[in-house]
Amino acid sequence: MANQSSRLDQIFAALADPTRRAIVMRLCAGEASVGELADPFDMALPSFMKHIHVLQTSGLVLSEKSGRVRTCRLSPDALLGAEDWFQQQRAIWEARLDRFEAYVMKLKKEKERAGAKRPSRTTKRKGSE
Amino acid sequence: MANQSSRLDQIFAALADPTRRAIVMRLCAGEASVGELADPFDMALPSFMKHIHVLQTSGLVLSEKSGRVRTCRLSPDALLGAEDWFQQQRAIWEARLDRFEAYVMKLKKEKERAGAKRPSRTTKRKGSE
DNA sequence: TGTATAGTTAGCTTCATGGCTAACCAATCG
DNA sequence: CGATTGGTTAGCCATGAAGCTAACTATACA
Repeated sequence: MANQSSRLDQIFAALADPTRRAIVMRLCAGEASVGELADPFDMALPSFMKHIHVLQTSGLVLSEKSGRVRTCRLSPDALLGAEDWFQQQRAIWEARLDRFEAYVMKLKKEKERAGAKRPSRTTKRKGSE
Repeated sequence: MANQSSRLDQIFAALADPTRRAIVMRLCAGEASVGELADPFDMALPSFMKHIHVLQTSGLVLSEKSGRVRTCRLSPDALLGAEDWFQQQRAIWEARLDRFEAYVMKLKKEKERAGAKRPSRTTKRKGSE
């Protein structure tokens, strides 16, 4: 009951593993059984199953057992959710860039008005924008 | 020296932690010193520094020390790199959907031609499409 | 019915992660 | 100079992740 990890935590953690990313990529191309999924990996089945389980609890993958075969498929919603996060960050980032550009323009104008005064000895910049 | 983890591994692992996502979000709005970044978090500085370090080695964050202040800023390239991964997956996914739709259309036509024959006992689908 | 197949459970190791304290530079400031 | 501030290094601890083997369940096939 102490485990308070958000959906995004789980999704990114799931995708941080190359095996699991490969599974997701494979599932993007269509559903598959656990055995089919495990085949290309040089790994004991129980270890592989753990990856499947991580993907499931993250919500990225759904599965259903029929007979003795468990078929896995991708849940596109979860994937889109994570993609959204990036797009939100990018939106903020780009807004900042716009503001920064505006700031540079302002600087430029001020410079035009003031001309070059001191011999610029600042190779590094400390400015907080 | 045995640690062979790809850039994407590191980026997703970095983003799997809510503290680090918060740092990235904050940096999206502009660069900041370590102290400024650490301020909202109830965490000892060395612990916080570890997060900064993880973000740096993942390539998401760059920093530069001037005087006794270290200023951090976002590396948008890394963020875009991760976003790309999602878009690639989505492209594959959507291509599959298109193929699936085509497949359903084909099924429909076949059904039209054949009518309902056997009492369909296949609730499950096994097809590798 | 008996055997092979497909997953699953249990339990163990090892190493990485995330947190802490304490002590330590190195710039600033009074 | 001496104290403060901002960051860093070192080292400890608890937890969780990623792998394994061995043994088990349950379906499918002959």
